[in-house]
Amino acid sequence: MSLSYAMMGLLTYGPMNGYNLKKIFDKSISHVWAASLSQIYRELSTLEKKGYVTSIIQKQEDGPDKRIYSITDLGRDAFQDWLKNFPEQLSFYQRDEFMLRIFFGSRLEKKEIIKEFEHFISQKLDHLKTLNEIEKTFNIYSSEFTVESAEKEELFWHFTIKQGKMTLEVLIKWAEECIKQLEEYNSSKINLKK
Amino acid sequence: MSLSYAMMGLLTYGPMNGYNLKKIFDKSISHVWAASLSQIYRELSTLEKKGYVTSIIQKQEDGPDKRIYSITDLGRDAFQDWLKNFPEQLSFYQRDEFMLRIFFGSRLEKKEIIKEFEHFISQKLDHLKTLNEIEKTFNIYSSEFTVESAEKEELFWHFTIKQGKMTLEVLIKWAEECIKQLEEYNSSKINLKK
DNA sequence: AGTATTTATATAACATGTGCTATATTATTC
DNA sequence: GAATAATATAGCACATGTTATATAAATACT
Repeated sequence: MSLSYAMMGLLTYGPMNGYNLKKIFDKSISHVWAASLSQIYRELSTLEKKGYVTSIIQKQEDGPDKRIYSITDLGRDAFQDWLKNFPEQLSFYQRDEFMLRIFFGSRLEKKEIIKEFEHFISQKLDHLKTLNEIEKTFNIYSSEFTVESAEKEELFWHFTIKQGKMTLEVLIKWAEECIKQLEEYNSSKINLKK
Repeated sequence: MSLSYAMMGLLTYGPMNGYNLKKIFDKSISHVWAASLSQIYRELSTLEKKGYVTSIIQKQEDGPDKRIYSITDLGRDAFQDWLKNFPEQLSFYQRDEFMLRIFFGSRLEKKEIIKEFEHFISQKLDHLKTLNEIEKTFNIYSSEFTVESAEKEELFWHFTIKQGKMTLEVLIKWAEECIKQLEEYNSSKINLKK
């Protein structure tokens, strides 16, 4: 599945232990593919069993031992294969709890619903901030890693951030329009009926 | 989980068998919460065990028997409870395979990547069409069902469609911008380096 | 007319991905 | 001395995907 390729993709930048991989995840592709720590550890041992990564234990004086994972040639090939073979039908799980609640929004009082839209907006604004922070760290990473062409690499990273930002912005705009419509609907309703 | 509430929500419009529920799903909330047929059947029996729905077998001359499900008062309450209790932290699974591939897009040839962006755009255009078709059927459903206030109900349905449309439109715009940037990047690159 | 495919309808079994939680060790910080 | 960060592993539950199976009517194909 995709998680393993996300992980192998990151391991192409260099060897890492699970804990660090999780941190890189959060600072890079978490807005595109999220992963929990336990998921990462679990998947790393699966990948090792498959021969896509190998690991060595690194003793440490300060703190517990680290298990450092490196991608193998087999893993590199598997990753590249995955990347080359774009599926015709991109799987997209349409599962959005907020939208489901909005679908049945007429069963709640207008005040309640408006509050939820506002809540939604504030969460999206928070998310926007997070994306901006992630974006700031990109240049650090691209200079840290030994990347053939850091500039090109960064271009694509920015594409994903841009997608996140544009989507969030349009969602905020949508929610604001919904609120406006709800307020208008309410008052016209009062005039027309009761 | 949310699937059960989506199903119960639809069952508040009237009794239905699993097969028909799936069809309604596809014509209403599938763009918000997708469900497969087997998932629906499975969940219906779970809901029955919990006492949220009841079922009767309806014999048929033309075709196999139907099992018609109705929501119980208990189910109605559970649904309303769920709806009222908006979670502070809206769970959002950020898992988008396309974006993941784009993140590692520098590992592919520019031609390949541009093709994929175009592929992406055409899929989003298809999806837009689907949303438009779903939207057209809304007035049919709201008149078919015995809904206290069909007009208000429809307002929220349109909100969800609007969200889908606005998101799709911005994604198309984003992809177009990416293609443009890639083409520009390529030519400037050629001028500067080789 | 006879066969094959599709639609309508329902159930069950197995696998997989993920979430959540508990556990354990060591170093640092409060 | 308690809490948190760094580091790793394991187990259970659950949601979903996939596939197989079954029956009956309708439609399409040969």
